[in-house]
Amino acid sequence: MSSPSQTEKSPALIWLRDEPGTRRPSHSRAQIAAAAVRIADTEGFDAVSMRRVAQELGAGTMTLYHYVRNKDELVMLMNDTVMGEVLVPDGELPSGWREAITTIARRSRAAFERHRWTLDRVTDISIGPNGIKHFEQSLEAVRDTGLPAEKRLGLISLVDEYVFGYSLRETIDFGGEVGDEQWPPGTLELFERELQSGAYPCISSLMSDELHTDNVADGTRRTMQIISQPERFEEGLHQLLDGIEAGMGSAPKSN
Amino acid sequence: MSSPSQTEKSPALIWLRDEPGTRRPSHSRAQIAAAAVRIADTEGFDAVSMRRVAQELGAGTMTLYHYVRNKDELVMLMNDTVMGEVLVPDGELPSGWREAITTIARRSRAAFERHRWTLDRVTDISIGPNGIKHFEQSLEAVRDTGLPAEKRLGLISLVDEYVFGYSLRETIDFGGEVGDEQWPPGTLELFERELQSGAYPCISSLMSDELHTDNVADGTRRTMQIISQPERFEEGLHQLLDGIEAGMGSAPKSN
DNA sequence: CGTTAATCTCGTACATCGTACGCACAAGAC
DNA sequence: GTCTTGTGCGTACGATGTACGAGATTAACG
Repeated sequence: MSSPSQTEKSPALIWLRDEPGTRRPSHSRAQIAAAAVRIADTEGFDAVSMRRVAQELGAGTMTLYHYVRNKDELVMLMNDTVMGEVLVPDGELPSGWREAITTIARRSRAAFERHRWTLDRVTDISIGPNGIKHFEQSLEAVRDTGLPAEKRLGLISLVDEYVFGYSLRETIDFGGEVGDEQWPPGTLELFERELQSGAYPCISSLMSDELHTDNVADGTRRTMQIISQPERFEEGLHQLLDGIEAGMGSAPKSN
Repeated sequence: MSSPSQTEKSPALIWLRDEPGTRRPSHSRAQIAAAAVRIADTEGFDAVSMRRVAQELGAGTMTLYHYVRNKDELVMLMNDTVMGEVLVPDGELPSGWREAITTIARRSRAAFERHRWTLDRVTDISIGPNGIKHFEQSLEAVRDTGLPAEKRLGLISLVDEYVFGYSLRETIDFGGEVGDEQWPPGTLELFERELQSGAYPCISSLMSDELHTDNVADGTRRTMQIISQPERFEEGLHQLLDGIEAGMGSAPKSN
């Protein structure tokens, strides 16, 4: 009677199951997710263990498993919570497609910046309710482009990919006045040693001729600073959208 | 005499230390890295444990710690190995900057595709010898653009970010004929349920009006397929480079 | 050759993690 | 009251990263 993978009773995906509520549950999914997000924000993603989250909630460890099947589902809750912050509030989505897409891209980047841990476990991402709403908003943003469905989907995916990639690199940020704050200690020395071998003419010329420094460490730092300049996000997005727009005017290729 | 963080003896960064070799080491960093990469490729990144790698080498677990300080260093070796595959062989870098950058981008994407696990632990990325060579090649690619240093660095970073973002999304690929092979099981049902609420006019209209399907599952699958079309990589790269090129012709803004 | 000291190997042990199992309690239905 | 079952959680187990230190091997030197 009961198949090993029962498809009707108690679905595998958490969003398809009701959260506990018939009796009088002490916690809600939202509370649990919020607690986990709080820990990840302040102590890093690795600090998010079932024990730590339970402790944060003042509950026993195994209690969590009444709300969540396993840790992956907890992470799903966390990710969807962040996705909720990406959503543009009702009525605030600009009408022009460029402005609309830009607004969404900025919000995405801001959310990733607030919760850098999102990009830690990026491979096993799932789509939850807020993810679907995000998709809806993205489609809304490009509705009036006049492009066929495939082109519109390609457009929003392309921008998503850029924002993702940019945010990811930003996470590995060497920003500000750091030396090797984010990089593993010794990275500067590695550069120094390698460059002295003379095998890197372009890097060497960049540093000595253009950045005007004979100190490799300073040159490396300066290079990292340039790459990490936050205004590069807007510039890159602008260039990307320019390229997209240029391709829109031309007749759609017929194959 | 010995400061707690000794800077001269035994540097913290693995690339600054000689690998064992004075006596007669049974293994080399290259061998160890190759073994770990092999495991990650075939069994997934999570299967790469110190015990498993040691077993693959026919060595005791703790033997690895003679070649590597901790697992992070092992992962550094793995990542730099992949970076080695990204490097364009001598003399094969095209002369035009667009072609050169495109070549590098394609190789990067191909390497990420061969070793999807690279994107799993993307946050704690470090730069090794091959990473520096990659940087050199990127600079070489844009050498003759005539752009100032900052613009050139921005250019190669921008393309890197796109490739990274694209590859990342590709990892979460729903490609081919899958239903919910990559997505957590039940994702299709979630879409189905959510869309029936009528709260997603753009998604609904996309599926019924443009993809001509009243079956939500089919529409979702079709949408995923469109997004996952591999030729989107080249298209997106092309559009991005178009946007960059358009910005190059104009006089550099003076502020 | 034998002695020595550094290099290389690795077994044991421990803290920490995710979570299977199953009992205890208590809320609602009757 | 009694029964059912939703809810809470203690215990226990296997897996992981790695600290510690003891053994084995080799090169160098007398």
